[in-house]
Amino acid sequence: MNVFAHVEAKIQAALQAMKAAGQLPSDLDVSNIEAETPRDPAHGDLATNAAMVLSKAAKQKPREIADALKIFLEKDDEIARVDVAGPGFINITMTPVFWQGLVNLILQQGPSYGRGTPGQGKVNVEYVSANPTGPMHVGHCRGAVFGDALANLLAFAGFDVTREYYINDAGGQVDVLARSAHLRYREALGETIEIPEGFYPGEYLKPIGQALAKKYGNTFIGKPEAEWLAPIRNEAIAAMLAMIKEDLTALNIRHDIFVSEASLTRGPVNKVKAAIDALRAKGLIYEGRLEKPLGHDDAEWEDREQVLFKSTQFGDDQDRALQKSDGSYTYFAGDIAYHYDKLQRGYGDLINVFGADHIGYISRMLFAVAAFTGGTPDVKNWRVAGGTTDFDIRVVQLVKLFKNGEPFKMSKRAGTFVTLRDVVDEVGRDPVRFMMLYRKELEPLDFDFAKVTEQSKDNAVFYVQYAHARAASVFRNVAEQLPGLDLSAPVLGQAKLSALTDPAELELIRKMALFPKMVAGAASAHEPHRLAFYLYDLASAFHSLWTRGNDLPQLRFIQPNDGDLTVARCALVAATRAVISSGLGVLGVEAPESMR
RNA sequence: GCACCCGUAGCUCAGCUGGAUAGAGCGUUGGAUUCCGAAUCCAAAGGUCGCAGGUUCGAAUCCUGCCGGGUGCGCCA
Repeated sequence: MNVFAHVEAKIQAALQAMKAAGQLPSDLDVSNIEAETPRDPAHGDLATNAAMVLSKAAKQKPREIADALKIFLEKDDEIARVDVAGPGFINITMTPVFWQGLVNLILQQGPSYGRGTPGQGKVNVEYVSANPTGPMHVGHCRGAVFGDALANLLAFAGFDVTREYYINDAGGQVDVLARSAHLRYREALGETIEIPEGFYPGEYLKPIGQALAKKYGNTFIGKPEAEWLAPIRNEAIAAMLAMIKEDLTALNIRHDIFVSEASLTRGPVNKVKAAIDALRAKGLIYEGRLEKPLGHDDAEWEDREQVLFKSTQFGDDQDRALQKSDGSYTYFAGDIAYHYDKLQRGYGDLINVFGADHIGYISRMLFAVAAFTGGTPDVKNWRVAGGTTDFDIRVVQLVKLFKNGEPFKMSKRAGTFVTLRDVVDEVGRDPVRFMMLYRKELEPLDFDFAKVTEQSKDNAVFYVQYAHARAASVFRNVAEQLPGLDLSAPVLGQAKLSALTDPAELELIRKMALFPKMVAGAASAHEPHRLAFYLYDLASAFHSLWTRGNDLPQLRFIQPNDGDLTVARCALVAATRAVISSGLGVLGVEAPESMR
């Protein structure tokens, strides 16, 4: 149950009663009222803005509506008190019985608590999409974790999620990869090789070279490039992709679908051509010349007639080229076709996770998608809405590496960059995942190797995991101190929850009540970081309650002389544990039984 | 030059899609352990939400214009 939706329903019922009584116009639109937590807990458990929102349309003063609404709400058994405050806020205090009952509900629902009802729609999340030219480096890490957590979150919220990876295997980069692999192949066959400028120098290509040597012998030695480029490219891309998948596995990330850029122009239909034709039918394609771009080398600019996408029609500063001078398609043309293909697969939402280096590319992508869906591109929020499919581009900012507060330089020369694998091996999967999410994705992130493994509250991952481990330890201690006490699920389900009366206990329950609303909000905003912050907050409420037991022994969870009270408190601990565990699960972070 | 992002406590950042007296961690100061994990907790000090207008019952949040910092600009991918 979502407490907020539950109370909103009560408010709606009260408003209907007011309409029936003639206190409000019968045709008044009451759909956009909301229940939320007041900033100051002293104001009550929930507050609604109903009176202020309706005031104008109802042509009544907010406080008059509030006072009338109060009378109806007070009749509800679950509501203890209703106060009208300020400009017309209605503060609602629920009965202790209501909050205590929530513990039971969380225990009943277990891992399902907070989960959205299925059938919210089909969503496609495209993330990572790193070029298959080498292992993943640390820069890819954040987008990978973000995309994966977002996909988890949407699935938890009730969407049918497809996780997708777009393989950029068509451009010049993969040719460079093939040539680099060819050098390593010659090296494996005994030649001494210097890797020239402009090739991929990384050591990771050596095993590829050896595998090629083993498979092809000297078939490709001394032959023109045209003979070996394609086969070696295919082998190298497959090997790179396998390597990337392994890297992703180290972060517990998997994709449902891999779509190859090169495949778009192969096969029975040329999908790029089809997409361009579809745009042409809409009058958005023409042959023309482009202005020379500002801020670029004049010498390389070649003025010529070319195939252009009329993105200026949507507000772009220039139209965009779709074909290169050699006749092949631009990256943008391929991407248009790829999105055209995704749109035809019938998703309600399309989400792309981009790195910060692609910010300049966003608007034209929005325009292309808008051209197909008929929606309105929103260049400020990077969305297209109102068409057949909604489209949202999320951008993850750069990660700056630190070690004990000192910037950690990575050298791109000689291919010795910091790989994703290095980072995961050094600090572990959980800290990487949690810390990448413990920041709004559009905010640059400082990642300190030393700090994320520190065992203190300075380190958010540890703090949250510790709360879960502490909760688990309560149950171990009960087994020791009260060996006969049964804490099985049916017993916890029958717990006398009326014993949970301490303000800190009720505060913890209220925090847990927030979980379903938080999940729904984070999912619809496509912002998994909210969940990370929520879990920190929940952990804090639990640690706080725990320490109160240090000061006041009667508040400890385990009461050796009172089995009923112990069972009730353990029910609360079990509920906390369940919420933390399922929240961490969505983030893809483990919920440990103990911290070692 | 143009576009986009960011600007909230000394530092690092939240702020739930417009709500009440703007929050957290670190740091500073003071306090709590014979006791379920003190690996933690409690409290205090600390703010013209970059600046100036506008929209309305109500703005850190939306609009406009400035200021400061960052990133991007291609027939690359």
